[in-house]
Amino acid sequence: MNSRSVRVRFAPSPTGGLHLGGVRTALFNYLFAKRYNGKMVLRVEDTDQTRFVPGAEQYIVDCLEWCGIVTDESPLQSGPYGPYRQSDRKPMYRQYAEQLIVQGDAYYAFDTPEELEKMREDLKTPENPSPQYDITTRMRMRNSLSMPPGEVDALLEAGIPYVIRFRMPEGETIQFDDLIRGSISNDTGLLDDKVLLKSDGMPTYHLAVVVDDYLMKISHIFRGEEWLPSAPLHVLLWKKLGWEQDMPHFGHLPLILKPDGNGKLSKRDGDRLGFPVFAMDWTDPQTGEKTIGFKERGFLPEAFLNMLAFLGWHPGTEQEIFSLAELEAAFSVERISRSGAKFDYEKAKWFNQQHIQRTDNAVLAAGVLPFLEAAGLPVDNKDVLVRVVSLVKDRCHTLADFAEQSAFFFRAPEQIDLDSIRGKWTPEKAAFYREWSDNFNAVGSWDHESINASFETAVAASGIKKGELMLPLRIMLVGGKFGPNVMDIMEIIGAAACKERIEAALAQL
RNA sequence: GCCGCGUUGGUCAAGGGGUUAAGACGCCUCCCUUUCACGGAGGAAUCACGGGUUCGAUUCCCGUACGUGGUACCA
Repeated sequence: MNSRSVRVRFAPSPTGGLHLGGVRTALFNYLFAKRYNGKMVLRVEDTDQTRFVPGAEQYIVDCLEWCGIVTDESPLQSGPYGPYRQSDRKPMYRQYAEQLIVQGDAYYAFDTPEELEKMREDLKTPENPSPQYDITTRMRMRNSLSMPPGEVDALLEAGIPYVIRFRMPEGETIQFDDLIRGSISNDTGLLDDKVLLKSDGMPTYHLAVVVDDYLMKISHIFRGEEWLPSAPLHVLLWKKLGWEQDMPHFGHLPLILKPDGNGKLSKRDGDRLGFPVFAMDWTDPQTGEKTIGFKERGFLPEAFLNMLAFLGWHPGTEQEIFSLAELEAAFSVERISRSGAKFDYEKAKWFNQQHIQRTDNAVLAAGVLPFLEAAGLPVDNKDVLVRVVSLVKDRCHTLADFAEQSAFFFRAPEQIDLDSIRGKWTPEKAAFYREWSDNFNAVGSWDHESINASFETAVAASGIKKGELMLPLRIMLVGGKFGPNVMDIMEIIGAAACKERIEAALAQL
């Protein structure tokens, strides 16, 4: 690792919802920058104009903000190396492609999409199902390597569309040291002549990523393993462009796989298995299709990040629950693993549950409120909400769980599990509840202690076992066999509501 | 097909030439709780296979298998 200052980037393509794998890539870059006092830049890779999706860029920014991943430079916070959107940098790329042509490391190619398809079709064999545009085929194609110079000039002058392709050398071995995987080497004879500049004048990812990383002085590149096969091309580009001494260190992150079967985790898997894949809700502007996000499912940002950090990284200690600040302090590239990890939604919920338990009740209440409102629960008192949150948080894995777990605090249960009461029901019990609730006004200050004392006294007088009376009481108040301490519930919902619910239940028994 | 990368319980994983091969999620049992959870205590469950190297391989090397990524004018 050289001594220049650390600059990393997260370079998503704004084509839709932000996948959790993307967030993890952003997180690892961010953590690395924090660890080495570096800068984190967000660069939008929108070189494919056919895949432009309105709103996707802002959505990415919003997701990072929700997560708590802070960028130092981005399209919205310009810095010394802007612009930070590749479409805005379009004029910057061509000169480098042309430099390569002059050097003999790239060439013009005039083949139409149809011609390319025909070549691939014609050359396809069982042994070689995907023929490449490479050293073995380029001389039979229409390019400045295969055609006489005069003809090339004529086409150029006539304004015939063309692309610029990299001229992959033969017989070389490209080797580089990956921060995560160690030495990686490839034989150039097997690599193809990738398009560098498209016919619309836009660079492809390959050209843009190298030019931008150079111009933006990026020192370390952490990206998904799907980029490993094209890393040799990038290394070659750094060399041919004369920037080898400034080449960043590469670190290819393991893939996040689907929980069942095999393959990269996709949005489809989430839809199919019922869990979110995107960081936040995403609505496709074309189809109007909405995809749920972790945020809206009730995840705490730090829990989300904590869970993501453990998908491919391990601190080497027993500690599993980390705040963002703790991750920043503990993160180390050496502990990133090489193998892909299957995403486990159950474990994700466990991380969330652990963070919920550690979150201050008032803070939690603020986060929970939107979920209760969405469930139509009338919450009119913040203090009561904080109290309720403290009582039910134990059993919540997501913020959304609070709605179900605390609904009875805010309104009478719609369904009462009468069957669980009827089994041992007696007229004596009915009389007990009727009499006790009629005397609620004698309880005095309506709090846990007083209510309990009143209950104990009444139970003793009735001669019925306490256990026989506690469960039905709970069911009458909350609707079922769940929830926190009954006396706490009674205190919060108030004497009047308790009496009403008991009477309503009695009427049905 | 070819090329790259990978392979410790169902999942995430620690470890690393000699260990009873950590821990967590999930699952099961029990305890706690006059409910449900939380929590606690236990339990079942793992080094892909074949060759080497070695006194000794889960660990090192080589193969094989399997998985996965790439093989686009997508990123």
